[in-house]
Amino acid sequence: MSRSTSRALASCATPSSAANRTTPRRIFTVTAETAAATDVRVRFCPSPTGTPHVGLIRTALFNWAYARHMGGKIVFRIEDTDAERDSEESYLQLLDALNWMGIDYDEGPEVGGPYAPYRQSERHDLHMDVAAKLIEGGYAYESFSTPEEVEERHKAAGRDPKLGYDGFDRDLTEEQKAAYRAEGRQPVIRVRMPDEDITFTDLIRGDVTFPAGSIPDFVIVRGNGVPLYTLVNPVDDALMKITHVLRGEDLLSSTPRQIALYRAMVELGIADRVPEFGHMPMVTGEGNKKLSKRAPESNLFLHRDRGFIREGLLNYLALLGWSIGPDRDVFTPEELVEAFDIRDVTPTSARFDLKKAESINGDHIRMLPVGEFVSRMVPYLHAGGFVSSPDTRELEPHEEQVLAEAAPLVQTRMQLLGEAPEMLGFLFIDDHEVTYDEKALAKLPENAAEILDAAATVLEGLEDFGPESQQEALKAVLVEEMGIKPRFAFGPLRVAVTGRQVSPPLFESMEILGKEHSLERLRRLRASL
RNA sequence: GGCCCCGUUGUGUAGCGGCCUAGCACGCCGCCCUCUCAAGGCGGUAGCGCGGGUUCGAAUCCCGUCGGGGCUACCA
Repeated sequence: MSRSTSRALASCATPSSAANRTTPRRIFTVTAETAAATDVRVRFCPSPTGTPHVGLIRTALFNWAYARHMGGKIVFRIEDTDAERDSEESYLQLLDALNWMGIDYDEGPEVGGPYAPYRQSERHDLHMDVAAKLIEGGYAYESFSTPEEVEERHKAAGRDPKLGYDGFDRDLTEEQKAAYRAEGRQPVIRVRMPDEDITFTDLIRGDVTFPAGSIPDFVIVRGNGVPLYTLVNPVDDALMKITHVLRGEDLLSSTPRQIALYRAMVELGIADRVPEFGHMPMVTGEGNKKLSKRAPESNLFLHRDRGFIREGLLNYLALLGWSIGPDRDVFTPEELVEAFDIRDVTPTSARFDLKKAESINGDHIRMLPVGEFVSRMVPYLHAGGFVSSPDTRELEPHEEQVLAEAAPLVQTRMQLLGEAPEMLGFLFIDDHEVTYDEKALAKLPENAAEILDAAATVLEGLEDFGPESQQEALKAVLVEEMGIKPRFAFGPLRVAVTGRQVSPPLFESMEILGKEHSLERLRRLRASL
């Protein structure tokens, strides 16, 4: 049973405890999970600018998890209303990111749906139609003031010039408007903010109130007739019947404007109701600032390239502001869906911690069935030039064989799939191609040559080249007979065979390589000393 | 400046008035295991921003304060 479910049950069983809560979160839990469960409609609506940011994907993830948990629908909508910054490439990357993360959606540009189109640039007429109705109903008006004029008026009146728009054009007569037009001015359209406090109950933060007068009338359509995010976002949410708006905290302060617009749309019969809002905490980087788009760790694809697997990154991202329970933090995507409730998300911003992310990823790598582990690893080995194909099914038989034997040896030794080439590369190269890590060479004991000679002799005489047999024989001679400590005795062999200080277990590695190749490598390092 | 949000170890969190001399995880340190490195096991390090209340009792409720963050565009 999920935590939130048990909470809801607890609330039902003891209504007094729910009633005593000052915030309505728990009370809401009862209604949401009983009455409106199947009606949930959330959306993920990025603007296609730049490459996918981990914070953005976390937003997508929580929307997805909530929709799937509630048995609702998730809509993918593209907010491409800024021709200056939007790009098709970015759009394609968004699709790639979602697909890779396994975040699927019920309605969207590629799949269609009852409220198509799902690219805002194709919904222009819809938006303008609403804008016209808003003006007609007196909820919005044409505004001719330039920013400079507004600032001048504030200064002249002794007010702070940073106050924002002053409502000057609210009640212009037709004659005045005509006069402005005659001057060649192109009006913007502004929404008339109601003169009352706006309060809403944030699903994550509880009640939030914005005082009357603290938000100026805002622009919804540019002077050139192009509608802005401030209009299209709430309009499309209303038209697409979105019930829960779950987004980043950076949009918290635009919520009162959206609510004002929503209330107008409800009165005009355009919207059914004002949706629920939930503002997720920011993902921060160094210095507690919003994780910059410039910071490398903000780039989802960089993580993928380094060898994060979908399950691992998804798990880590979900941990940014949410937890599955008091004593656990590794879970599958399915377990996330099962347990996730937007009301359990913390309001506190969370720092992106690569170390923890990698650790979680390592846990997920270990959870993979070996075969799966191999097929996820192969593209990285291929990129490193060690195997012939990125596709497991197209591997040479011998490559397949080596991987089948070697994979279990390294599965607990990797946190990122990108470590595969350095970990396993030595198994796919010719003996003469082995290069030695400088530090590994530096650490070789004085008598490395002697050790290598002795080891070669021992191994040469082995009938059974299995790891136990190797170990037994080598130990008898190197450790017991020659009196060398194990770590010094086997170090040189490891360097000879793998070129590195750190590697999969030595004896198993030599077994995979085979006796002849192993011996050749021992002799080769010996010769170079 | 204005408005809003947030404040538990270095980091992410658990905590919903007594179960808290604050749990878990990552990190870091040490030990065990051991052919290296991991994994695994064991142990350690470090925290309720501060000040007032309320209460028999507060990390938990209230007020204030300080600190951090976000927004403040004809970007989204």
